[in-house]
Amino acid sequence: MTIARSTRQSADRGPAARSGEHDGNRGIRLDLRRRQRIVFKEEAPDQLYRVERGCITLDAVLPDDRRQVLLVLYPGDLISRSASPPVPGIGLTAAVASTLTRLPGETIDTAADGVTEMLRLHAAVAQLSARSTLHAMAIGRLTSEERVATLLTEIALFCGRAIQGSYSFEMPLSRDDMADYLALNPDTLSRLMSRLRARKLIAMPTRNRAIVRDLDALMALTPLAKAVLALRGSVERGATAAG
Amino acid sequence: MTIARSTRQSADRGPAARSGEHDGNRGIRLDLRRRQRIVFKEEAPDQLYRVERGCITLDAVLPDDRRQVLLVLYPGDLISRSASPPVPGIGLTAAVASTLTRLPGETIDTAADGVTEMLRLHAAVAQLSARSTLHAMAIGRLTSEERVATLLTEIALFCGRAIQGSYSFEMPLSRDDMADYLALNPDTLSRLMSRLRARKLIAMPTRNRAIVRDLDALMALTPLAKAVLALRGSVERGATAAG
DNA sequence: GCCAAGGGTTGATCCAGATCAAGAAACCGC
DNA sequence: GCGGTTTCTTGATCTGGATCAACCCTTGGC
Repeated sequence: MTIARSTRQSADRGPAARSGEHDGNRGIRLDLRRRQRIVFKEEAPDQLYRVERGCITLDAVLPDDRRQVLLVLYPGDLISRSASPPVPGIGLTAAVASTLTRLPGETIDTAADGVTEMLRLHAAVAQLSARSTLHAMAIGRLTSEERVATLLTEIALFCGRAIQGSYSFEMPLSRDDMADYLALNPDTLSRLMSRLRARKLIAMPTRNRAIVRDLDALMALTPLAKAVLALRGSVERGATAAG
Repeated sequence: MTIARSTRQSADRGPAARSGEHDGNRGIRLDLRRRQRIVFKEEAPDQLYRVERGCITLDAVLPDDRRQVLLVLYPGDLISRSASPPVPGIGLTAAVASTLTRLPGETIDTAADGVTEMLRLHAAVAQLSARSTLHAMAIGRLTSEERVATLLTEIALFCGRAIQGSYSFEMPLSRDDMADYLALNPDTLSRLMSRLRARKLIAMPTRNRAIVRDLDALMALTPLAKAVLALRGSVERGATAAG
């Protein structure tokens, strides 16, 4: 709901942040602070970005401030402007402090320097398309509770660490981010989270840390759980074998 | 809402239908009757399809019959299982009688036989991803009237023929298809269409023919009109210059 | 430790769109 | 043309989630 403020990228960065630096010929590294944005401009060349660390949302804001998070991107994901809808103000927002690599080459056409590389690229874009349509399914046809369960399943599987049956993770998205992703309003979402907490399916020891206590029960709440799991699997395969 | 019945593909086809025939080395031609489905099966190899004629929906049905049309595909579009979410029962449905080409090669990896071809493929998948996320934006954040206006704009631009200011076209989608695409219920959609008719923005001389009388007014109803127009433009460019 | 600001929660009320139900057109095979 | 079927329309009613508003909790600056 709130428009992400577009903070300048400069000034007092910590010593670890070396944004904008060339990393050999493997692209330019960009360190983003929380809420920092990269806006896709129509006239700019079509750049390809890879998420290295953190969590990035692809989002757009309508003239009247209605915001929709279109995709949540995790480390390893590739995104470009050409794979995003041409709406004004569309771009990437760091949900938490994150690192991106802007891949070399003026345009996508020259970014991939071999057939193998290109296949990997194709697979990544195809997977993103799959996630996007799954997301459309979720916001189009799931009840609010089912949507929340789907997102929590996704985050647990993409960001979580299994510890004795539970999945513990840093919650990368704020309540508003989650609401904007699920096309719910933050108040409704808060109620739903409270309900899941009351039912002991999840716990939140601090504001940014979440534990999924019973992943099976959570997954039983949404008809899309299996699909999320399968997509997660294909990411892992993609990371090793480019397919 | 209604489950598309999966009619067998055989028996009394018209003389023009020569489905399954090899078309040189350019793939296998598939003629689909209205409502005929191609189900993406997990275990099958990842095939690439091109829409040649007609209109195809990518859709999935939840166990309790909630159906969501994830994408509407027009001639020239490319789609594969790997670019679709891995939900059971996902597949392609012919909204009207259509022709598909199943591109040669066991898997996508070998379908593209050159870098140029591959770029074209990449561009097509990227564009589909863009359309999908735009769709998520529409069903996530637009009111029902805005959604209808967006879809009508899209169909007018993708299927319509401009005749003295109006756009006339065969309506490829049934009311139920439209409703499933827009995540609305068919009754609500019918009311909205009646309202647009009453306002003279559109006219429907027969059930399957529609005329957009005032495209500008229609586009003024939705904040995504410009984006749809831009995507349409990129299709046209893609058709001639591969990217 | 205190204060301010940003997030998150929760209750009360409201409304857009869903659901239910009954017809009315359009289309199809004969 | 005619019956049967599918598709579409429209009215009456209902409800899930939005909206509004107040409050509370956490965090961070000093």
